[in-house]
Amino acid sequence: MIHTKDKIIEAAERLFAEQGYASTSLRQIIAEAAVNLASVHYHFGSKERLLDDLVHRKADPVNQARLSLLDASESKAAGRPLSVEQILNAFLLPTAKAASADPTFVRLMGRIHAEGLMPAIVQKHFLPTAQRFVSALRRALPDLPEAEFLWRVHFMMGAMSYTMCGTPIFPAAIEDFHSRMEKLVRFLSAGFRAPAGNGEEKPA
Amino acid sequence: MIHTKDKIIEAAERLFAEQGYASTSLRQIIAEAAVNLASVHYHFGSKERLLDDLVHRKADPVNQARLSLLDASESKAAGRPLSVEQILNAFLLPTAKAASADPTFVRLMGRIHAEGLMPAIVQKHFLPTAQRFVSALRRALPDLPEAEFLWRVHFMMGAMSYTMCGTPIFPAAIEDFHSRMEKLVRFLSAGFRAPAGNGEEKPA
DNA sequence: GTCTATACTGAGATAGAC
DNA sequence: GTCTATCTCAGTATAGAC
Repeated sequence: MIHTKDKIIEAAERLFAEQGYASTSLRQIIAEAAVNLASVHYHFGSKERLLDDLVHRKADPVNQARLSLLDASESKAAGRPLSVEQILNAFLLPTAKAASADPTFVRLMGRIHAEGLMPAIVQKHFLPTAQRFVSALRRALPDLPEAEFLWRVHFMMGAMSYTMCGTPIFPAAIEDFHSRMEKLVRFLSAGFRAPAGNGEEKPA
Repeated sequence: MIHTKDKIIEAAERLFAEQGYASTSLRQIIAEAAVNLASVHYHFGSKERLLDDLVHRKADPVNQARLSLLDASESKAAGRPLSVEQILNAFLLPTAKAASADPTFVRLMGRIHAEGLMPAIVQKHFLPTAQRFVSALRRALPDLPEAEFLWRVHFMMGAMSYTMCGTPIFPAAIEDFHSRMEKLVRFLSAGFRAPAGNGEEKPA
């Protein structure tokens, strides 16, 4: 038998990914893990910190892989701006890789974004990485007016988080995660390269 | 002084839109509305049915406007398929209109989608309308392989719901909702028209 | 028909014994 | 480190006043 802490983490990850954070009670988790209720608070402090710990363990390595890929692409480009596709691939390929190794994990990540209001966790674990990618995208799209660019980043984040959740309302083909990410890259890079509107700022 | 039911609805709409459904307690709502706790269950039956009633009152007229615009475009086209832009505009212009008349409403709609698991409400109030628009999009994009098409619809729904929530993580220009919707249409229609991948089915 | 008072169950959190 | 007991607050249900 393994440590109490690990049993809690294991049960929590599965239940959070399946049912969402809010809908999962600590009492459900401790029943699955066969541990005592108070042990959750002893090891993690609170339900929210349990989620934070989970995200820390699972998302940080993926974010590291994302940044490594981006670094590699950038040093290969030797100062020239990357293509939108290269940047999006650097972000999404580690996601696909993690998803095939551990399918529950990506659903959990999607839920964390989609379920909305845990801004603290999102900021803490995703913002630093996200900012590097946004900067790279900005360099790849120098002619896009700023407001247009920022909203497109926003649209992208919506599409990504929704997609990672994994359960489409319309029954789409259940296929390997990798080709889903490829579809997403095609869709998003075309969106980013769309001509800007002429309303507010004009492209250079 | 107005009816208890209206006071509850008013308070609930604002609080749900601001804090989300799960994070808003009935006791908060009744405090704001200055009514008794049990009156919520007398008039609505449960917290979930209160939300359902709210969505019914607010979203159904918008969905009607969406379908009217789509109908108008389709009869003007006289059998020819609509453009992706026309279809997306028919969906998003009523959203923008509703948003300028009642800013809290659209945030609530965004939350309902984003906050994830209230599939019953989403199905009941959005699926019928959504299906008409998906069919129209399918006719506008006859050459897109089915899997590619369905996932692009999925990406679109993610971008839309995320956008309606209204609070971007990256500080984007706060501007009128209408030009935000125009940006979204440009982004999404370019995404829909991106070349498909060559992996699975070939375009006609 | 409406509204109030109150009680019930289950959630997260905490204190203290072991 | 772990467990029991308990606290507060959530959503819900009902009995009864007007």
